[in-house]
Amino acid sequence: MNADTTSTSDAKSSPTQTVLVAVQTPVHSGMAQLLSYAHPVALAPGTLVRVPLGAREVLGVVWDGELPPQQGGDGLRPVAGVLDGLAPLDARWRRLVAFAAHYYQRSLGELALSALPPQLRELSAEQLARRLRRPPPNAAAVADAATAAATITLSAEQAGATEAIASQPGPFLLFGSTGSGKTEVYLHSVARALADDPRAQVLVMVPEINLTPQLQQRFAERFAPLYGPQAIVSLHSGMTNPQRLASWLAAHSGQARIVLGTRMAVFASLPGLALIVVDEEHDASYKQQEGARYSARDLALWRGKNAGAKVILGSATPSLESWHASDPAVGRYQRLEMPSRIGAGELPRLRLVDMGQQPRGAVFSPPLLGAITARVEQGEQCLVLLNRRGFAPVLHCGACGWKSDCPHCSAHQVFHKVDRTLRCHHCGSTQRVPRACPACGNPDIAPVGRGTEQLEEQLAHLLRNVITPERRAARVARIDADTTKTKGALQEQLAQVHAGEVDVLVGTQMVAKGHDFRRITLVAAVQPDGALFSSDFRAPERLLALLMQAGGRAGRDARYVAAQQTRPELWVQTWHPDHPLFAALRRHDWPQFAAQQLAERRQAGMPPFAYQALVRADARTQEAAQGFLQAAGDAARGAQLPGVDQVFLYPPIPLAVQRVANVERAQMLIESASRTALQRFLAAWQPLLHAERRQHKGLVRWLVDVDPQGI
DNA sequence: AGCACGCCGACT
DNA sequence: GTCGGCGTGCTC
Repeated sequence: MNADTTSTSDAKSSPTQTVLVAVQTPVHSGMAQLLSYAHPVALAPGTLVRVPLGAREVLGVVWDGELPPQQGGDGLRPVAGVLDGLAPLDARWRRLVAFAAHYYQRSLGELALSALPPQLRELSAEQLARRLRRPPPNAAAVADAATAAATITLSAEQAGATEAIASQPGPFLLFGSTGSGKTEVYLHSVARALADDPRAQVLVMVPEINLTPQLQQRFAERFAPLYGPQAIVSLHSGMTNPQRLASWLAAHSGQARIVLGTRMAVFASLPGLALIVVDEEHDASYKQQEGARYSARDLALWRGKNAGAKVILGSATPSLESWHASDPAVGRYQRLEMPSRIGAGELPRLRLVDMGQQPRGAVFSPPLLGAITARVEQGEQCLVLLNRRGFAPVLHCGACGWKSDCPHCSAHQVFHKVDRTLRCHHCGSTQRVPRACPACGNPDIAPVGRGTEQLEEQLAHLLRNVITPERRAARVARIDADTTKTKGALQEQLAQVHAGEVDVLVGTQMVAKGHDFRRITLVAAVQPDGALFSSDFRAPERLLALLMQAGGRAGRDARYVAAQQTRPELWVQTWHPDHPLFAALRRHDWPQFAAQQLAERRQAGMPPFAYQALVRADARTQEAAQGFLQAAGDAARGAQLPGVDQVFLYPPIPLAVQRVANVERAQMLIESASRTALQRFLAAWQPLLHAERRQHKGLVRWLVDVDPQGI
């Protein structure tokens, strides 16, 4: 069982013990500390308990630590119930939670409780006992043992990487181009970790829920024949509460050897953790964007180090943070390179279309349209990317200048033609498309700009006379958040693409990530320019990563490419063909691009050479929001907080989308060359922010975002 | 954040 | 007379 079942020694000598319990106390309650309760015997840290809190009874985790100076004498309320039967959460898990709470400026209880499956909160000790007696449900997909028996031969690069991972401590940055076979390296490293120790467990994370079924299948094929189907579980927010509880219990009990999941899985209880894989480590989805704003990738590194588990970060376009850390001159991570594309064709050739040289107003330039037509006529598939849902981002009245502004946000309502609605993508407010201009009555209101819906419609029209080799009309389909709202819709639509029923697929970046499209040989980004001149300093990095990843969707199947005697292509339509980003894209040269970006960042004192935090305030008015931030900043300077001389507080500014759902939003950037100084400062600032809150009427809430994604 | 208590308007 | 509006205030 568990190693740290300590401190029960004086249980017999004293009639009641004081136990410290972490409960989900809200951030604004001003009672973020551990709470004390009375119990006849001492309880091991990590034990789950039910305790009274005000009028309700909540779930808590027994914690270790110094007892606070006795508050209120013997007036402690008793623990209401102990969820025994469940092994206490081990010290490593508690340290991870405590670190995350401290680093991301949240209460311990909030982090501890949000790291547990929600259903655990509702269960009484008896219900839990019943749940534990029930045999675990068998995994639905039982793999075919025959497929696993086939031994996979690694390429020299894969073998080298696998060997390095096995023999060295890490952490590792596996830098392998799309199609270089990173997954096979993961599988081999997992196999070795599991074979080495019968209690070993591994955690494999992917950025999006959409990618878990594919991963689950791959791992089940390989490992279910060895360890049984119940040894592989998933953990992500798309699961039902009972499913999540079952997976969590399997991980906690050690029965699950492999846990696959999204960012939340980084908090799974894994007593035998030996290896963590973070696939597509550069992906922004690893950063939680509400509640405790943690980076699952960064926590994975911390957890690995703390638990003595190896960590593999994998990417074809690593984050500049990880790239820098794996620079041999820095040497914090070990960089493993796999430049060759195996089992896949050559990398796609870049075709840049200078939109300045094309007929004005056309979404699809004639050369791109010609290329798509040719591919479809040869029976090959195309993928067209546009990062904007709906038909058009705004409706406009030419007569009076009216625009379809959202009444609650400083944003336009997007025109969705399929259901004739105007929808705000920020607050969700929806209304029917007006027949005429609501301001002046002009019946001639027109969509401006384009979204995926419009692309799909236009392409279907443009390709209406194109015939495939099977002598049927070309078919265009669209995949985006609107077409995949219902459960299983994405898998169904992907299956249609795989079955060859679709010739051209239009979609947002959700289709650019990770999916294996065997017959796609042309990928096109029709309008990527927005990110070239964005105010966000990470925008170029993200755009190049997206384009390289998207390009990687083309020609993934070498045999297909060879049989077709074709050459995969990545098309990019741009008004700025001379932008250096495209030169890097043409050469598939991430290292050179990263070096240039890092030089700029170093020069400008930006991450990873500086550390940042953002304080955001939401209020009824912009003045109230900024006023709060200004006052909090002044208070910090006035109080001479520790670390304040090493941090720089920028002036408050409104967010890019200033108002959402009638709430005005402002933020203040905090920057420091020292992570420790920033941490010390933020921790000391917390009580001042709490105090300041009461002074500001109209303030809705404030929050701190450490290591923010975008500014 | 919940969830109480608490003190004033329109319904069975 | 009570049901219920959401304004303050507390939760070991």
